[in-house]
Amino acid sequence: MAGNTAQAGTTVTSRVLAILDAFDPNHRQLSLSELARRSGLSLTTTHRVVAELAAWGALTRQAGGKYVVGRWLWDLGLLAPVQSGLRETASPFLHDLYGATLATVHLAVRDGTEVLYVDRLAGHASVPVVSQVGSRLPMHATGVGKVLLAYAPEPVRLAVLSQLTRITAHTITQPGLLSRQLGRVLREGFAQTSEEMSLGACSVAVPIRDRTGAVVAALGIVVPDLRRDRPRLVSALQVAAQGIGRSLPEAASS
Amino acid sequence: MAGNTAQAGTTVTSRVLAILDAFDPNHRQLSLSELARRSGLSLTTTHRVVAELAAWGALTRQAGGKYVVGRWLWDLGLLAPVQSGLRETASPFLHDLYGATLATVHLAVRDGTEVLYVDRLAGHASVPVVSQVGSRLPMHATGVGKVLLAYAPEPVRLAVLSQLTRITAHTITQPGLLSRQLGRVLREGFAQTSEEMSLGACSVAVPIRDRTGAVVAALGIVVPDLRRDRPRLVSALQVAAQGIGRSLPEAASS
DNA sequence: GAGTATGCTTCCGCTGAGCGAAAGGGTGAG
DNA sequence: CTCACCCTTTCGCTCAGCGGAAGCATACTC
Repeated sequence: MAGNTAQAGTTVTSRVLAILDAFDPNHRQLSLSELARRSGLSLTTTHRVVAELAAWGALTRQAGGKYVVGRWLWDLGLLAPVQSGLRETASPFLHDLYGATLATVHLAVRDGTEVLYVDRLAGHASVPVVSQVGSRLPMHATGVGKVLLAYAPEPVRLAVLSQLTRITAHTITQPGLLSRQLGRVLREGFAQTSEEMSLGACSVAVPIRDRTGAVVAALGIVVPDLRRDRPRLVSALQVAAQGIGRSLPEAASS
Repeated sequence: MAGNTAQAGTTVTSRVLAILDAFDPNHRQLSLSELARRSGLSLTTTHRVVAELAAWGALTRQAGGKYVVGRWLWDLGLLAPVQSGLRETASPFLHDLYGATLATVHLAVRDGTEVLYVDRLAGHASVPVVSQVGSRLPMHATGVGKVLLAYAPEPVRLAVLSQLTRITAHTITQPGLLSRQLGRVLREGFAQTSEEMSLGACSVAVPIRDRTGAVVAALGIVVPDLRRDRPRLVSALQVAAQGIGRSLPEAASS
């Protein structure tokens, strides 16, 4: 999941973390022995630690005997300042935007060389998309990603440009082409994609700037088709982005 | 925060958890010595453990030297099945509801003798309210709380009725009166409050039932004034609640 | 400037929390 | 019945963890 220094390590703390690290979006519930295997610890050790975690509420044992991340950790996670200031501030604007367009609305930040989706709104009328809150996607195939990439520091941009993996037939994999697009993003103030991440989905996105003018996040919208009313969407996005930027608290801790 | 067995304990795991437990909504960032104090551990121990947690990304050290819950724990928390099925399913309906009313929309479940807010939508037009995602509020003073209380098991209801703390001048503190209201909730299928939690805010709420008919959550809406269009709101809520109930996955793990 | 307070980091020898092998128990398949 | 799998408990050895103490750094006072 994270940087996980892999090796079971010798400290108890690392064992505890290794056990928790065994959970990921594809493994939300694990049996004791699965936990032991995935964390690289002996069954005995796993058993002892897990029992204690469960007693504390960090893990919960389900009916079938499998363990899942418990409510205590859920609470704890919500305390993380992962853009909580940004999310709180942006929330009403996102809803306004959703109300006006009924499309899927995304709020994202850059996390290394990927896009981290901080919030997402989707109604019934919206195009189905892959992103979820907390998920990370490649930058070069998403609207918000292109915006964040265009404003990212040089090294990041180079790193991403050298790793343009294909996702759909429309994904841009030529560094030169993408680079030119990023230039246009900077000039025009918005980015767009057409079925580059998933077929049948296009997106537009704009940057969100704090009071110092620095780009701190991106605001995007996903629709089935762009040709019809891109200007309208871009305007709506820009208004919302301005509003969010203006309401942003002074110094947001990363 | 949680059941926290308080005593610093003798196992390393408990020390790790004690340190993490030092964080709560009112203490989102703590210095090393604050962590030591709040967890009841020696500064040395705290230092060692915290360093390791930070290395793993479970905690993050901010500019000022204070520690906050890190992104790793945020990710982990999102994996908790805390109504994640419910939340996912309900999300589009909540947005539909928000779009139709532009009021604050709440999705809540019962957590012991309190209401746990699982999701919340609020736009600009909405009344400011105290609730946040993840926050817990007393049951007797909120719309969703009254619904959940009305359908709660006998012991829970009795426990709550014996502890009716006053919050505003309009909070209901007489067990008999509340009890009669709960009866009406069962008969009429919705609950309401008038400035019982915060002045200037009224709410209506309805139960969400799974396919077996069991009440698994409550859906509520907060508005400045009820008199005008309560019937309309109740209808909208009921439609959404029905929809959510029908779309609910088979067996949601608590 | 010295003096004091507060917070963070490093060092080091003692010791008990943690370790895993092994054995025991429960369940379900063949 | 055996076999396979998973979970739980026991028990002696030992090394990870412990905290006192001392070393730094910053900041505020007199």
